[in-house]
Amino acid sequence: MDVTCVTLKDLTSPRRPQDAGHGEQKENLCADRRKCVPLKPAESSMLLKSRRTLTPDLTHITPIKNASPAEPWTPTANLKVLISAASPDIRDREMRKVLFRPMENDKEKPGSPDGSVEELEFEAMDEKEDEDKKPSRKQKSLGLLCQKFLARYPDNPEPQHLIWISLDEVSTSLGVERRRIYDIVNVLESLRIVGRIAKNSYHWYGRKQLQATLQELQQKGREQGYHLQMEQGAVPGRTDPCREEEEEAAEAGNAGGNRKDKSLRIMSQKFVMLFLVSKTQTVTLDAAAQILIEESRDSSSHSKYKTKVRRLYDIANVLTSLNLIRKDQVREERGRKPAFRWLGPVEFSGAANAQAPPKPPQPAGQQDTRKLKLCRHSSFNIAPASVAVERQVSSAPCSPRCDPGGSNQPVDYSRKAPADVHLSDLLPPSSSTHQAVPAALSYPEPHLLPSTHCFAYLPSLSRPSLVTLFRGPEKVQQGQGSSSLEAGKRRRKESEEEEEMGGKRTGQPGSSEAAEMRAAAESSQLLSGRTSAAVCADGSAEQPAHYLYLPNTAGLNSLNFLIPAGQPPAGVALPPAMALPYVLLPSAAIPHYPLVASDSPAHLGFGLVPPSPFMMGATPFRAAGSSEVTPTQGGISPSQTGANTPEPQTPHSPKETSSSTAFFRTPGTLGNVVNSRPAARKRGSAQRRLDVGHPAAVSPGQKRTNCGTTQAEIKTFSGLTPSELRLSSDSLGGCVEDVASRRRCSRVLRELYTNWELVSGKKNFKEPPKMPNWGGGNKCTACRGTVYHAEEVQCDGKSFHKCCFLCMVCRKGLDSTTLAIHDQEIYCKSCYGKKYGPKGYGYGQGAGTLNMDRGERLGIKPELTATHRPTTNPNPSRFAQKFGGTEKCARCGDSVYAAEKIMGAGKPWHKNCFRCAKCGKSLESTTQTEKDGEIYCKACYAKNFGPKGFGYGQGAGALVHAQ
DNA sequence: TTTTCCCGCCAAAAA
DNA sequence: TTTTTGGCGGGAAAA
Repeated sequence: MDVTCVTLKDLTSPRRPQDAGHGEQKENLCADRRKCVPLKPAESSMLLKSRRTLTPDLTHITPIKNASPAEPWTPTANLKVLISAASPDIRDREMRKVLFRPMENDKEKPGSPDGSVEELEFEAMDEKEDEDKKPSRKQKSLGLLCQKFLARYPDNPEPQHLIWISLDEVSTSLGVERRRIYDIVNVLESLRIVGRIAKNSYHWYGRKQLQATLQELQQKGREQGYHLQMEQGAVPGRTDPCREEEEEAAEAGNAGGNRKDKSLRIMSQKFVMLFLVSKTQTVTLDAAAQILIEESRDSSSHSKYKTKVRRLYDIANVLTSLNLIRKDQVREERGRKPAFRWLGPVEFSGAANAQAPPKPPQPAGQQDTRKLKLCRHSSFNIAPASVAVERQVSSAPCSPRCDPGGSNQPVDYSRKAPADVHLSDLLPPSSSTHQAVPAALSYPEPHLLPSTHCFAYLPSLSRPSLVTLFRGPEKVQQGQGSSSLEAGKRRRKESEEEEEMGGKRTGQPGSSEAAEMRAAAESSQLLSGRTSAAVCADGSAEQPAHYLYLPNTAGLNSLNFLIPAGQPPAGVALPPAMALPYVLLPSAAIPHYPLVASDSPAHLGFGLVPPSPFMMGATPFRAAGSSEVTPTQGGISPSQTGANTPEPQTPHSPKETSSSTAFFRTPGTLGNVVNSRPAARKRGSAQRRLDVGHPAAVSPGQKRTNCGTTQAEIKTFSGLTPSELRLSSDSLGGCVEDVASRRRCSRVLRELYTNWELVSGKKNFKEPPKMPNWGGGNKCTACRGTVYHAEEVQCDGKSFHKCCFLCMVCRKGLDSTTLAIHDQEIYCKSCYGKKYGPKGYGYGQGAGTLNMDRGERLGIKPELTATHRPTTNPNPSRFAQKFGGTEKCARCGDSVYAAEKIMGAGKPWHKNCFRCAKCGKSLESTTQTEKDGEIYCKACYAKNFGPKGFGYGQGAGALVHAQ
């Protein structure tokens, strides 16, 4: 007989010991007394005290899976009784356990064997009590959880008020596993209600982009032919050869095990598409499963079908919470079929425009990009049989670009460029190229001015980094041949799309004329600004619209040129087959291997200065001929990047050394770079996200717009439109062979995006100076040493060495995403939150803590500090009421949501409203004092309400008294 | 019996 | 190597 040794700890601890062992992986935050995470003693006792009150957080309780049968009267049971006798609490619990279990297990046995009145009463009471405590499936459902999640945030947050979501915090506060949160955010992300910014971090965008997203999805759904499939219905096992081919392709894709092919995001978008293109706006799960999952319902794939249907239910739950769909049923000859009916908007003509806020959430380029990205995924290619084969291999890293030919079908460029196409095949061999292109023509006299460039710091990289983004002079291309024409068409199309999307937001319907006018204006502006800027000698070549220089300090192995292959008539006129959206070229390669137009061996060079004068970091970036070369730690000397020295830069770390060979190849190996088979490589989720189209990772301009800046500002800053900055880590990935390098590239680009936000003034980095002080001179605030530009991080008007830019508490390296400032001291968000953050809900760490100081740091006088502008969440749901939706801010009187709530003087406040009533200074829980329901800083309190007299006016004495 | 979907394992991806 | 992410399917509650 098995005898389980039960200790007192076992009985008092809510979690069984065997759970604790393997429970490390589990994130279950349930509060069930029979199975939950280990709690600290204090928490445990609190839980016991409060378990009668069913808080929302406690509703997600994991039930016991295998409830052990009622224990026999064993010595163990005897011991339990003895123990319980010692503790009323334990006794109570054990009593219930003993009494409840038989009742639960013997449901079929009516009545109790004893039948004593007291016991029956107790059982009835206990049953009721247990019903209260044991949540039903509904209470634990993903839909309910999603509603709780949604209730935390306003539907339409203010554009400049970015709401940061920490998955950790959410899962903790909602009391659920993180796994459940992933399901929710994945679906929300697919609709751009949230956007991922980093690991464990999302931004809340709310529904402001929902309309536009749905419109795009509708459009894409039609392009994919979903409406046709919806009309004809998904006939199980139909024998359409095309369909078979597609299924084979899908099978192949699934067999390949690429996660993205099965992503919940993708499926969610496709599911929504079906609703949007359906005439009845009702989609049965069966049809959806067959259309979307591309699995026929035969016996072999039945289990897969079941799995996919489960996923559809997951998605449907979230969509239901969003009030986008509702459960419905469709009657068919074989009976009822589960279905869902669309409740959201369907007609978007003009609606999106009308609804679009005057200050769009995203610049046009983003919309454009997202639009493309929505269709990027191969599995959207369902209807057209012509692309079925492509789809089969579409899990390869691909670019979110549309077919240059203007086809509506999404095109996987990584597939369009055959895997065995070498760049070396597309380009003349090095020697011949070099000979074919006269150096003088290849490298026209540069006239670029520093002021026309824009800079972005990459402060979190291991070395001082500065990325220069600038646009080369454009020149209207005339008669460049077919490839150029085609490319021009492509570019025009992009412009149109960009304009179109921009028009949606600005309320000005996009038109090709407008796009062309704008393009012309841009062009003329550029030409006027840099009239003589590097143009090819014969003037026949148009320059690429922009270049992105990634210095070696950014972690690459040379000055790296990112050249948009999608700028076809430009100087780098790549053959159409060369479909990588960006070609990454080590700078050292340029002098030796200038890219030549495919249709003409003419010197179409880059039309920009040779890389050598464009030193990143502390070295000059002026036009050639400058002798101002200041050797710095981070800069690259001309000799290093010299036009005649194509050797790759020495990597600066062993890790980089190990991977540097696979970094962007040196000229001789460029072909290999392209030859690397991206299809064989799986893409990371972060990389995917850059493609999927969520707002956070698309482009810098978008972020800026989220911060409330305007398109004009973006242009002013960068000289580039967001679409021109359409960069994708996958673009890089297509050129980079090893995973580490790809990740590095992704990081660089993300850094770039992040810094765009920084320089927008929304964070505390100052915009880099137009004329950097290359020779150094600033003093590091931390070590007082001279800071050279290449190693400088500017923060709050002060300079730091990159290596000195550390949290004052934990000494962790800081970057744009982790920085928090307090009284000229810099902290990571975590330490800042711990040290200064208000102790209210949602505080402690994270971006929220930054908000508290923003007004002062930006120089806003307290009196002028705008109080919190009410969020416009019309969500009247019970959940909103239950979870904070109806709490009113004591300052502004508007709803306070959980994510922005802070308690003071017994009232809820918006974080932004939590300010001294007298001086307007932002308060923290430790610095606020209250009087008559109002909150004051200690100084004002002492001044106004404190005792008068010696030692009291202000200062410590006053503080003590006030407290 | 079917529908619904919670739950958590575990592998991939990211850090 | 550790942590995060998320695909997946078992299996049980609910209909």
